Amino acid sequence: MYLQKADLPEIDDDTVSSSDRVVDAIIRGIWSARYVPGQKLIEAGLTDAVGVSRGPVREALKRLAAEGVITLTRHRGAYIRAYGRLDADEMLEVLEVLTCLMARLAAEAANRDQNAKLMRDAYEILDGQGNRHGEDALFIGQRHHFYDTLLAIAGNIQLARLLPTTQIQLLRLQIMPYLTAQDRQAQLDEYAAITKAVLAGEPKTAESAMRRHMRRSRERFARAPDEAFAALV
Amino acid sequence: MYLQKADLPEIDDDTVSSSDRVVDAIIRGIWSARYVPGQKLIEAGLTDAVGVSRGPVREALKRLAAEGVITLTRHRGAYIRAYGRLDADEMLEVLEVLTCLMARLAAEAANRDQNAKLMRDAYEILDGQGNRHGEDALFIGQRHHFYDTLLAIAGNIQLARLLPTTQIQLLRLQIMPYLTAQDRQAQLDEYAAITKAVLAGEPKTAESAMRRHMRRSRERFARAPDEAFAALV
DNA sequence: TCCCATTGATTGTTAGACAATAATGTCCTA
DNA sequence: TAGGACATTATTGTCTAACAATCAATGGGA
Repeated sequence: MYLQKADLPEIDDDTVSSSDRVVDAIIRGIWSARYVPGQKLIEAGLTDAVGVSRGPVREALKRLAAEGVITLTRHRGAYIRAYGRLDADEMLEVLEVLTCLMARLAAEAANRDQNAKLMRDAYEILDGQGNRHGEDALFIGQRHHFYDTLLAIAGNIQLARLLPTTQIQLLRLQIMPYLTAQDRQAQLDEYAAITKAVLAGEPKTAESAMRRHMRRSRERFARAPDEAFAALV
Repeated sequence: MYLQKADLPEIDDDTVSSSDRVVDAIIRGIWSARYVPGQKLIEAGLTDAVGVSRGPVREALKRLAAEGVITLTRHRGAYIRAYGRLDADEMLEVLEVLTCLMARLAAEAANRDQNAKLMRDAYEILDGQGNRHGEDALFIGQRHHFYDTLLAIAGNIQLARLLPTTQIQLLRLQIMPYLTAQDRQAQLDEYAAITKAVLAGEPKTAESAMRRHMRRSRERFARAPDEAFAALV
């Protein structure tokens, strides 16, 4: 059984700064669905939870805000980022080109080293879990692993830096409750197509499979009800 | 005469936090070429320069590190980011897909409102300045305005958030001194092609003009000598 | 010349304090 | 009872001062 990001870390207390530990705690909270979009983060609560003083906490919040994971408003505090309809659609438009690049690069490198095996493993875990309903948190963790594997195979470090994986996670979380069983099955089929093309070492096919996946995702977002999105924005 | 980013701000002291002012000071330092890639930033120096305490300075550094503008190493401090050869190439590979999206969206929206005029103005300023040698800082400021205009016309806020314009600036700065007169002229021609396609409202053409520009840029980077890049990385 | 210890500079973190602002609750009035 | 003005509280933004941990540089000593 694959370990969820939420369970993993156990970071070296010595080689990691206090603010890193705060960042980690928040990210882990998101992955474990303990934090949901729109939720407020209070400095005092974080100092207690992580056991550090306000300095590192505030540094961590600034960093997460820069990464787009939380929104900071002066004198009003930090909130887990919640996307409006337009935000989400624009985000997916940008993510499309980035993930297509990822798929293309991954397909180009799929035959090197252990890459094929990594890819197969990541997909099988995702597929095995995807059919069971209810375990949203687990499914999301495994999808993340699938993406991480693609990124690792693609081998472009700067792409890994720029691709906002946690923001993707937050986006997905927002419409997760409104997906039908068909939607879920369609997603799995799309992942299967991407996997197949990457394993076949066909960059063009992988790219268009990914593009189709992202386009379909946009349609699924468009069909989601208003409750799924933040007001105003 | 177009105002450079370096000269602009004059931010409201009341509506902006102290750490924002620090961020601004550093960004402005980069745009005005007072800071160069690899240069060290010392907390004490920033507290003096901006007139705030260490707290906001450290928050600003964390934020800039998250944006990829500086590199932070534990106990070793903050440095203006310097790209190695591989870093730069990978970065350009990612930037290619993002800027191509930008060009495509801009071309789709070029006929709305004042967009055509904005685009023409931005290009003319760039073209008028580009031929004079020597004024690197000025040229770079105007290229930035060109990109900003494209982004504004494209109208995708999330793309504007994700496109790392200051990082692009730092990249360009590194090879600027090693470009030949032909290189510069070629760049200007490429910008002209992009502008023309955007103004014509031809998304496909704009995208491929941008792609050609980024590919050529990668070649120019590849030809730059080792001194242009950070060692090791 | 090379290695190593001491010194100085810089960073990482804490604690406590206070002003500024936003959120909340209370009371009074219409 | 609803609404608005006010006071109260919670939270954020910032500063100062302090200290440990670590790195960089200096200067011997072998």
